[in-house]
Amino acid sequence: MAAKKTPARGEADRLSLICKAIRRAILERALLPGDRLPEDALGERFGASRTIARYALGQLAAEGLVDLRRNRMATVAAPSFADARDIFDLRIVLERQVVRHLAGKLSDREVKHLQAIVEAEHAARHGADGTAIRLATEFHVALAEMTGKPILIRYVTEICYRAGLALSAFSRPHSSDCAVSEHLDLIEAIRTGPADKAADMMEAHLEAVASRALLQASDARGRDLMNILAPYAGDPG
Amino acid sequence: MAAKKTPARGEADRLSLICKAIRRAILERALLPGDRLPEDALGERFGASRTIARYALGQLAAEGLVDLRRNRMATVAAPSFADARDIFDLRIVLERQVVRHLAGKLSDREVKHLQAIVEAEHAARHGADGTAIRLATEFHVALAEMTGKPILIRYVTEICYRAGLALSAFSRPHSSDCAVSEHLDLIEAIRTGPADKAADMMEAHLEAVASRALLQASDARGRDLMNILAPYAGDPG
DNA sequence: TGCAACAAAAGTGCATGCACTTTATCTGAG
DNA sequence: CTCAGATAAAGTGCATGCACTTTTGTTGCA
Repeated sequence: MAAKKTPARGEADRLSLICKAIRRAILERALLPGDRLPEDALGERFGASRTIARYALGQLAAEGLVDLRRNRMATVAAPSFADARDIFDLRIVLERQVVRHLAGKLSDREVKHLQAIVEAEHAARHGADGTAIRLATEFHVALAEMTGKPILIRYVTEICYRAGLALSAFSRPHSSDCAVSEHLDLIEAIRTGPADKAADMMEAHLEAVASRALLQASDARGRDLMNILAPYAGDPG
Repeated sequence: MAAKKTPARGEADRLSLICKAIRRAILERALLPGDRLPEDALGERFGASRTIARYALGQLAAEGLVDLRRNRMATVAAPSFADARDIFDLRIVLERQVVRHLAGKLSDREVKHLQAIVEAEHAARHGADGTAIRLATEFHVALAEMTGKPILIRYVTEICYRAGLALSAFSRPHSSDCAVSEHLDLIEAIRTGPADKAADMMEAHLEAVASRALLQASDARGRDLMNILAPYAGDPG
């Protein structure tokens, strides 16, 4: 029988299936800030009941990817401009920490793995889908995972997804936010360089990413205004 | 009638009520790592069904305060020694960031507020309940809130609770982990000092807290063992 | 006494139902 | 045509029920 009562050992349950799918869709900008996420549509799409979908949305809300308001449909979170800036500030201190742990300690295998990701990034560079963006995030998450510190990994992963969402809110469509060459330089700096220098380079990289997206957005106020006003529309209280 | 169909504007719903209660109980060490959290008992205690209790446990698990394993009863999370160390490492970089934002920028009102908390801490110093511990955490959370940065506040608050849980796992009963005088010095350093000096002081403070609890635990391996074994023991008291 | 195997009890996993709220659609007056 | 109000449709909030799993006793046997 295909249908088992309890998921097998490695088998993904529908709960994490929903979470993963939405996270990825957000990262790849298939889902945009403000997009609606009705519970039953979600559940039906994944062969689960509303109960599961609702629970998944709760988890995603805890990660800051989804907005939940009582009696209202869940939506993809719409970070404000200030939120975006704060997310990147936080991301910088967390990823500096990652780099400090890793500097001068990467194994050959790890270097290879990172280079392979950047390679793939380069290959996906000119596709219209979100693959390049996803791979860029994968690079940063892979770095975090190499620290072997579960708590650090978890927070970096989360902030990377939130940063991806923030970029989705403020950078132009189809712009690939991370420059491939910067990632290559980063690998080299972490492999060879002193910790502080590598950390500075990570900070510069992330600051560049933030600037490219956020500065251009602060020019075009219209975008920001839309975002600020969205939650208030139709609710005088 | 007293019973409304929908909670009034400011009224706390039972979901966040459960979350708050458990968070606080963990912080005050009324709940210890490994303690069981059956859904129906929880729900009944707060006049809600299992659905709500289950959802609350999911939220707390996302915050790292609760362990969830399929088909098993939820338990208060039992961080390993390595987890505890990682949590404090992360807490240090986050709270350094808080202090950097705040240094030289505290209003008189804010200084007063912080001093009042430390005052209360001092008063609760010799009580056997967890009030002193809770107030110590409140001090750190209050600092974070003064940055006005929602994302930073959220992460600092979460890491503070996780740190409280880690201390609960590894420090002796009734030890108040934060020295009151250190908090007073911290206020002064943030009020007057240059950002880096204040940040260093925060780091030293947190490192001291971690050391007091974690070093004594790494000496006495038995303590760690107790914690590992706790979930398997029946409830002796 | 020690310890399997088994049976009852307690607990989780999840869908479904119903009351209530929000959102969308329709209607008619200005 | 526009827009307020009414009404239908869609969606959420939450309890409950039932199948399944884990845990806890309990009994039988060495």
